[in-house]
Formats: sequence, structure tokens, C-alpha cells
Amino acid sequence: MDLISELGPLAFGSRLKRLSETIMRGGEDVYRFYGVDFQPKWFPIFYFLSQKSEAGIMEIAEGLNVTHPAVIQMSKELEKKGLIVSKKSDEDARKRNLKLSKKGKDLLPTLQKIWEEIKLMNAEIIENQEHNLLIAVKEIEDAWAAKSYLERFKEFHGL
Amino acid sequence: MDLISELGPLAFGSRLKRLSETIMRGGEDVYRFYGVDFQPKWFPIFYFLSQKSEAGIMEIAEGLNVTHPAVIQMSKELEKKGLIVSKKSDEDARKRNLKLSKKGKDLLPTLQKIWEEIKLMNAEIIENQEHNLLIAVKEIEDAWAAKSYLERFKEFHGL
DNA sequence: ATCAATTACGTAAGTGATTACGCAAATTTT
DNA sequence: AAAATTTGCGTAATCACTTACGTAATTGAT
Repeated sequence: MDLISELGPLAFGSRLKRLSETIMRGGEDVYRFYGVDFQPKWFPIFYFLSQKSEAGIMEIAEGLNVTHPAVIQMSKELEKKGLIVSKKSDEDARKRNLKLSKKGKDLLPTLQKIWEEIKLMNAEIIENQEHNLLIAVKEIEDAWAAKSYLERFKEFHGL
Repeated sequence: MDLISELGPLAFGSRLKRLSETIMRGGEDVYRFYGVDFQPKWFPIFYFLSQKSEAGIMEIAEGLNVTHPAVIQMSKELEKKGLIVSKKSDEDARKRNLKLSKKGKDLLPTLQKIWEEIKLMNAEIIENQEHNLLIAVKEIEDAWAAKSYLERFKEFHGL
């Protein structure tokens, strides 16, 4: 018995978290299957740098909508793996810019191929859904962005 | 700019996590609004015990679909707050049973009222969705339960 | 030009979960 | 009844973030 699945929206947070972890784990398997030394958690930063070519910590953090310590931590791993390099900015002494290393750039085409396949397959799963998860999440995100939960709550109860 | 929201299914994990954290935070606000000293993270165990009245660690863990250390950690907080009590089982010396304390039982009616209101409001948000998040998540969970990601992946690519 | 405010980054500690490991009690096998 | 297995629980370490705080560099106001 899984009580949570009976609770409806109440315990929904934990449920989403679990689902996201399952998805992440699935990603690991796919990289391993292709014999590529890459982890799903590296994707956001790596992908960002493949698009922007060079960026400071804060720029990445804002782009990915995470905090800057999160970027620092993840990028440390990527740097250790030799996939990215960092160097102090010339224009602004406070900034440290990140970019893909030679090794990172070399790996990029392979990763892009894998990403494309994952994307295709995910798209298929999603499209087979009667209720589309992506759209549903977007709707909820938008609802939340428009009004805070508490505001909504007060309003709903005429307070 | 939020890059993640442009990535489609690829960075979906992080996105779900963020949404779940937003939901949790919303819950905090509501309890605070009612002046009740209760946190969303306590809900699963507390609710479980309000239904089962007395249960061992493993029973709760299975019921909530989390690991037993998670139950131990959360229940420590609840015990510290005086909302639950624990005692060694008479029948089985390995087991430690948890149940609501007097204080916990006294708080229950108030919490139930708040839960009911949260549930009503969430239901309204959900029902206004064109694509229902709850159903969508359930569909994905079921799809995953039926077949592992990698299996699905190999199959999809005819491997 | 100086002083205040802001920005960019770094570190430390906390969070809510997990995996890995170990032990003792109960159950099953033989 | 002894041995092997399973079960229930506890602890420690880890994970991928977060918040809180600090510092140095830049920008803005007067």
C-alpha cells in the first residue's frame, strides 16, 4: 500500500520529488548504456555552456534558476572531470567565467546525439499521455507565478 | 530567462523538484497563517498515525513509500515537538511503535480542518487545469512502473 | 571624489531524502 | 534444536540542493 497516492494533492510534493529522482536515474542508465561518462545532474550547466560558450557563475545560476552555490558545486565536479575550465574575467575582477574544455567540446557531439534520442523518447511517452505532464506542470507553475499560494488561499476562503 | 523551461523533457527532473519545493513552501505559509506550529514535511507521518493509531517504523515507511531512515529522522522531530510518542512493542522486541501523543491528538481536529481547506483549494486549482497534473503524474508513474527507462529506451530504438 | 549600495563569488552549515552497513530478534529450514 | 535466513531498527555517510553570511570589486549618488 502506498498511502501517499491516496492523499491527492496534500502530499504531492514528496511524490513529485520521487518521480524526478526516478527520471534522473533513468538518465544515468542511458549514458551508461552508451558508455559515456556523464551524469544527468551535469546536464543543465553543460548544456548552458554549450549554448552560451562562456558565462559567469551568476549568469548560469539565473539561467538555470538555481542558486549560485549550486552552480559552484556542480561546476567543481565538471571541472574535476575536465569537461569545463574556468578563468577570471578580464573586464570584471569579481567574475569567474566558465566554458567547455577541449575535452568537453569533443564530447559534445556524442552527448547531443544522446540528448536528441532521450528527447525523442520522452516526447513519445509524453505524447501518449491523455493528460500531458509537461503542459500540466507549466499550467501549475504559471498559476503559482501569478499569485502566491497564501494569497490564493486567503482569496479562496474570502479572507 | 529560465533556460530549463525551454529544455522540454530533458531537464524535467530539476523542474519537478523546484515545483515540489514551491508547493511545500506554500503549505508552510498556510499553517503559519492559522498560527499552528506544524510543518508540511510532518504531514505524511502524522496523517498516517492519525489513521492507523499505532504503527512500527517499517510499516510507516512502506505505507509512505519512503525508506525507514527517513521515517526515523522525521519521527525524531515529531517526538521532540511532543506530537508523537514511541514505545517498544510487547510482541516483538525488534519493533518500536509510534503513535500520536495527547498533544498530537488534541491538535488533530485543527489540522484536519486546515488539511480539508488546503485539499479543497488544491482541488480547485487542479480542476481548473486543462491537463490534470495529478492524472498526468499518475500516468507517468504507471508507465515507469511497467517498464524501466532503459528497457523502454532500448525497445524504442530497436536494440 | 568619496561613501553607500549593489553585485559576484566563496564558504559553511542545514535539509530531507538516500544508500550502505551492522546488529539483534524472529522465523524458517533441515 | 541448530543453523541459516529474514526482518526491524539504528547509525553514518552522502547527495543535490538550500539559506546565511562574508568579502572584495564595481557602480551610483551626492
